[in-house]
Amino acid sequence: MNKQQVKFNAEIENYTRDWTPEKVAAFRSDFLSWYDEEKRTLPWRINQEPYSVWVSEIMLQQTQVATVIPYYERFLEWFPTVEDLAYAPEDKLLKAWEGLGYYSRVRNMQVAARQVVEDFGGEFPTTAEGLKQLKGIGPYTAGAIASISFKEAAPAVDGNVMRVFSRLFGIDEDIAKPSTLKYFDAVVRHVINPERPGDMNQATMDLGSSICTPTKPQCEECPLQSYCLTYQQGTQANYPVKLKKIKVTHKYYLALAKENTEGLFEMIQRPSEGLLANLWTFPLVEVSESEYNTYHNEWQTSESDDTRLQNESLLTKVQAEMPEVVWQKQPVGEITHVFSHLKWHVLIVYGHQRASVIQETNERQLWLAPDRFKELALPKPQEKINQVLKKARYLD
DNA sequence: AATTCGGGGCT
DNA sequence: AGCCCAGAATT
Repeated sequence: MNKQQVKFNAEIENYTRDWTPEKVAAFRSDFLSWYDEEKRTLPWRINQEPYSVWVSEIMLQQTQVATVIPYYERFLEWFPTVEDLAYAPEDKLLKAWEGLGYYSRVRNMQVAARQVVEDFGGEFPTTAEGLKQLKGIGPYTAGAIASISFKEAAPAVDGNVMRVFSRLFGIDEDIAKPSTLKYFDAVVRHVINPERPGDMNQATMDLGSSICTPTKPQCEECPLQSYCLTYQQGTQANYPVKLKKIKVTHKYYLALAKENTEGLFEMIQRPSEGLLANLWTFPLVEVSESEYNTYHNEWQTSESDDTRLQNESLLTKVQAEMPEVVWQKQPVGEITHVFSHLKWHVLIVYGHQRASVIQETNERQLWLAPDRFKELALPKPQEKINQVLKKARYLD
């Protein structure tokens, strides 16, 4: 055993020292009684089938309960069994996930569904270790499914659980660091109820969402008040400790709303890897920040001065690159969209194709009437662009 | 260990 | 305008 392990063991021992078997038993009893009384009725709590539990847990990654519910209901209608999911066409998968974000989740789910059908005889592995072999299932999701569906006393540590347990035990490790997970794993293992592990894990979720909230925790109503170290010290507001802060990069685009003589718009399917993989948008031309600002300023200036309607710089750019399109002289509008680590700024430019042009087409390109946009999986920024165009009556 | 993956809801 | 959320894969 090396130095770090000794230190780790000592810290866990320090956290759990006064958690005697009697205290652990009382904690379990109080916590589960509260859960039995107060638990939320959620669609994925109707049964403990691994397939539906799995679907809910993947959807709930980084996504809030209220957002997930309608997606969950529809997903189980479209893909009632793991076999249905395993061989569904990808456009249907993406449509089912449209607007949920983190689209690789649903692609990974299909990979995992095929693993279940082809490698595991149609049955999910029944342990956390086994479940982790499936694509998209990591430590958290494996623990959640194993505990809920198969009654394994496995921790399921997410941001919620780290918040609750950091306050309960005064764990002041930085939860932004991946290595911190092991502290919570060890402490949860010390108190989890082997008879109702799934309920223990879900009780922690419910407590974290209703009482032990990020700001202003409702400690006066908390069933675990008498067990909570930081409540007794009055320091619960300092937990959890999170140090790292994310930086946002800005990206600038022109979105080309290109309409042909038949009233169809050009749609492009994004690359199969990376951000918004395989979703559909208008053609996007990335421009530099300064270039974008030039177009933007010229647009705003001309709007306040209607004697000058030409946006010379923008017109020069797009007209030169795409002479087969008659570009409107000013942008129709602008949208912005914030992702977790970047922000898009998008100027929307409208143009109609000259009648004589022969349209080139390829695999990842479509010409589509506006009333059929809904057949494609569109990311949020494209939805916003559509709203702007609709409001300006370009999609009638 | 750090970065890359969406989007909504809250204060 | 930040911060948070029932995280995992990739580099």
